[in-house]
Amino acid sequence: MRDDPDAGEVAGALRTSIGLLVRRLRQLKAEGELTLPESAVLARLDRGGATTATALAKLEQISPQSMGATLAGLETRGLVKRGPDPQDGRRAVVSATKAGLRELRDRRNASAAELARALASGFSRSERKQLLVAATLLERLAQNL
Amino acid sequence: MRDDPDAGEVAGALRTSIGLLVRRLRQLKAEGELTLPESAVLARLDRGGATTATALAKLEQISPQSMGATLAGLETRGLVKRGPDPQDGRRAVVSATKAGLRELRDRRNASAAELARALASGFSRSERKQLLVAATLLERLAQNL
DNA sequence: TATTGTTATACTCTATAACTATA
DNA sequence: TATAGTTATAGAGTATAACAATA
Repeated sequence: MRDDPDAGEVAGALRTSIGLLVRRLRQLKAEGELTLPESAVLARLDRGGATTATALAKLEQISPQSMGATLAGLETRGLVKRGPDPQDGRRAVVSATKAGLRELRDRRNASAAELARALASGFSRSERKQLLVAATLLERLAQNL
Repeated sequence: MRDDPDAGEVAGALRTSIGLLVRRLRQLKAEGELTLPESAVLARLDRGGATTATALAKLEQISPQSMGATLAGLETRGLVKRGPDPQDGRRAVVSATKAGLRELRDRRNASAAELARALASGFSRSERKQLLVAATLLERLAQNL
């Protein structure tokens, strides 16, 4: 594959900006709130589709063990529940509880709210549209890596 | 795509896509390569401007102690060097070594190269341009948080 | 007193390896 | 044998607290 100077420039810019953003988001998380992977899982469960730890791990591109740890934390706080799969005794069917969905949508979730606030107040409508498109592109990029 | 994406929708989409991308980038890192924060620091030093741990920490939005740990790792491998500041005995002036700059630019750095490859092969020119614009917006977003 | 940096400690998120239970 | 999940352990990348040296 020939070097594409454009691609290198974009790669560098994305690495820098994404690194900064992730760190800020982590810092904004307050006591008792959902972490990034936790809200990602709840959002997946809300959308439906995946219902086992392994399936969720594949979607989030992490190991099943890591997903297990995340799910265990959510279960302890009553935000998801796990039950047996009648068809396959090895599987545990994961679902979001009402409390979990409430937590996910709760606008008091500081980091999500802060992010939304910053987007609403510091960016124009067309910039928000650009960012929404970019999010789609970034997701595709992650999958193509 | 809607005309007026509300801030909450954009916030959610960005959180999901950015989380995925960061995880993939970390997974791609091979033995002995630069980590994300390490290449960020070297890139800052290359661009010039900041030369102390505290200044770099502010730019990267992490604590001075965390930056100290990153710099110590880089120094051990000879990629940066720290010397005394003649004007202020408390400060240590940090600079990238030739080996550090070489490492930064080295196309064999697997994760950076993979990212560039994926961008070059899976995205159109105009999509790459969109992503470059988005990177600027994301950096602004991180600073406004 | 305030600032720069270091050391010590701990948390989150992730990984791999070894194991059990089920298919 | 292969798959779903658990437990144990480790590493990266952060954080805060307590400290020393210098301004």
